Amino acid sequence: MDKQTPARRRPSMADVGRLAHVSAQTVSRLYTGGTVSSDSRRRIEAAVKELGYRPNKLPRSLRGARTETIGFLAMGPLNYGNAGILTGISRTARLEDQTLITTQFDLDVDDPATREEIWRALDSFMAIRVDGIIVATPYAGLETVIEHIDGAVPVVSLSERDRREGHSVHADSYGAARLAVHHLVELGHRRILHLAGPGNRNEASNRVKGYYDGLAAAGLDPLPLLHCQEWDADSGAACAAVADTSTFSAVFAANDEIALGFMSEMSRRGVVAPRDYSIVGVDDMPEARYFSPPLTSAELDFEKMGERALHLLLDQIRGTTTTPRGVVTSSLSVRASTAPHPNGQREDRQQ
Amino acid sequence: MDKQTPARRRPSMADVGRLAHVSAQTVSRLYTGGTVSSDSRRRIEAAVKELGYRPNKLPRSLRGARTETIGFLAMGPLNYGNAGILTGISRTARLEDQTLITTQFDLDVDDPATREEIWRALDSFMAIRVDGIIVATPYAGLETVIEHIDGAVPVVSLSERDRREGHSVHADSYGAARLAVHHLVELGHRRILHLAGPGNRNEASNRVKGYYDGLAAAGLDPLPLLHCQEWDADSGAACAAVADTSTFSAVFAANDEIALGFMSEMSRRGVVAPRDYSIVGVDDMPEARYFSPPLTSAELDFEKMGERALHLLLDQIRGTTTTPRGVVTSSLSVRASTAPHPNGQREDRQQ
DNA sequence: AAGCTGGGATCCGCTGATTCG
DNA sequence: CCGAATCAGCGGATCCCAGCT
Repeated sequence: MDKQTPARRRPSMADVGRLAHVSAQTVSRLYTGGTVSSDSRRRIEAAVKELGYRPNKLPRSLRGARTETIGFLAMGPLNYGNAGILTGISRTARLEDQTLITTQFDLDVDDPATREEIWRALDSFMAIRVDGIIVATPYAGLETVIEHIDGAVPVVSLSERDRREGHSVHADSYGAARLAVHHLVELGHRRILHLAGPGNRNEASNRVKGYYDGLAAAGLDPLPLLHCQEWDADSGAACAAVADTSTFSAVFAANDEIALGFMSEMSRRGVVAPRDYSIVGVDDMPEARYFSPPLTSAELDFEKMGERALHLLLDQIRGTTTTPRGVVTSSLSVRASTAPHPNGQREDRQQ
Repeated sequence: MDKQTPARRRPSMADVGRLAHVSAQTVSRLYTGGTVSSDSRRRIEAAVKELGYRPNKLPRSLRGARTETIGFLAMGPLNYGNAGILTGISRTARLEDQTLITTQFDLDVDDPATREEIWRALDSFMAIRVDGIIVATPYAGLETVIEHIDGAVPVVSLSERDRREGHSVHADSYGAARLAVHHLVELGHRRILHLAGPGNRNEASNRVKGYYDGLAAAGLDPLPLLHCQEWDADSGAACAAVADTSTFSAVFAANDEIALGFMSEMSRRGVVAPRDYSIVGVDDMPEARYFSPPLTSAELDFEKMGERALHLLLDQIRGTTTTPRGVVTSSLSVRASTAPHPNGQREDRQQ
């Protein structure tokens, strides 16, 4: 008895040709759009069906300049933002007939070993000859890492780190922060607290900058920042545990998750929005309207970011310029978590 | 002036060999672990660095039986569950040195065109000769679609659809439902409402079954199901809008998102947990503890599911049997959304 | 003679250019 | 001039043999 031939060789074009009494090249012509007599065509199609033949893209990739494959590297948890980006990239890749290679990992950004992991991932991308790479990571040494492969293959970055124009897509964190703060100021709030995102990322520091500038524009002073370890609800709750409720009447949270944790822990302490304070988040995730209270939030369109990123990458690969560049802008959804300040203008004179 | 050589040919082993005054085969030996004199080795490494040479996996894949590449097809939104699965697969793929090809789309499961899209995606997987495929989709015709490629390449399914043993990984939806219902019964609840997940998916119907069996085991009658369109908070809120509060004292929601939407809409109606009713969810997503009130939930470990799925697939590919099969079990996290029934045993005689 | 190392030939599956009827 | 066939080459891996010590 033979061994169980678990993987018998897959049929090739030559096999199809043999069965159809034509050469392999005639079969190839059928797929690449050359001229093939209807007679051969019929025989070939029958042979394909009989053998269960499936075209193999590998040789084409080996031969040609392009592989029609792009790599996506994401760091950090696959949370709402990253998931949205991936969805946008994935949809666009499908529409553009690109194969998408994904690597996602959740390592400590500050661990030196992380650099090696990123390296390995990028090497793996190069080893299968991706046409381009999209990276979404707040890893601090990202630029040096990217520079090593840049030039060899186009790279588009999705972090808000400064890169030269045309190679980066990001949300308008700064604008979102300005929107959020402006909204609170309009409601009469004067003492606005900011729950800042993880410190070593531009996404966080741009929101901090928006917070500062927004307050300055209204002639207000900032309060000391409360820093979050992560973008998650746990971090928001940790902030709430240490927040001094006598110092603020409104809160600008770096994202919705943080706002969720904050509100939860505060109400455990008996302090509830919007009665005792107002709060705004960023992201406007679908769940935000179901928080308690429903959360006012500055929307960020992550799927569009992913879509833009891939289009931008394809532009570089193809040498075209069709993608609108720059930043994905934000808008504000006002809900019940924000209310006018009860004491109106007088508050700033209280202290 | 020449054209702008946007993609000048990447260096090959032959180029490296030429520069290092050795043959390409000697370079190959360096990478595949053959014996190479330390002198040649040094020259080769210098040449590699100078040319920026990177190994190309494509020829190896072309020639060999394996490509060390696996495809992952996910349907539906990249929500908590799917994201967890992808994270698990991604991490495991990295550890096992597998390249991961991802396709994710969010199409109408009942649209006939969806079938074509799935086909295209699978064809694309086959075209680059993946060694195996993992599918996570509630698409009803999945089996017929899979069967077409099954045999050509191993497939592991992550839906709770019935497949022959060893080709499927899933969470214990039924067990989770039993846990949830049992908990409510223990608290003295007799009239327990179920917010069922989308109807055409086994993940949902297994929870319905667990609901029925759990009630039967306690000698209780089920209430009419409230059906959700999706696994999201919007659907939960829609249920809350039509729920008759006089008919139940407790709610078992098919997942946490649905529970969130339900609780939000109910409190808008002035009915709040746990004062007016108790509620349990499924998934135990990290946010659940920050819901208002914190949500009691039956945990599902999606990352482990992804990990198991890939190991199972690799077992099939390699012909080994090292992965523990079967189901990923559940456990219950009890929080403030559930409380003893105020009237104790007497409730079932009220009507 | 045994143990190294290096090089040539052939192949993987497909495609573009060239040749042949 | 059109349809079909031949050939070479993409970039490595592998087998085999030729030098060299």
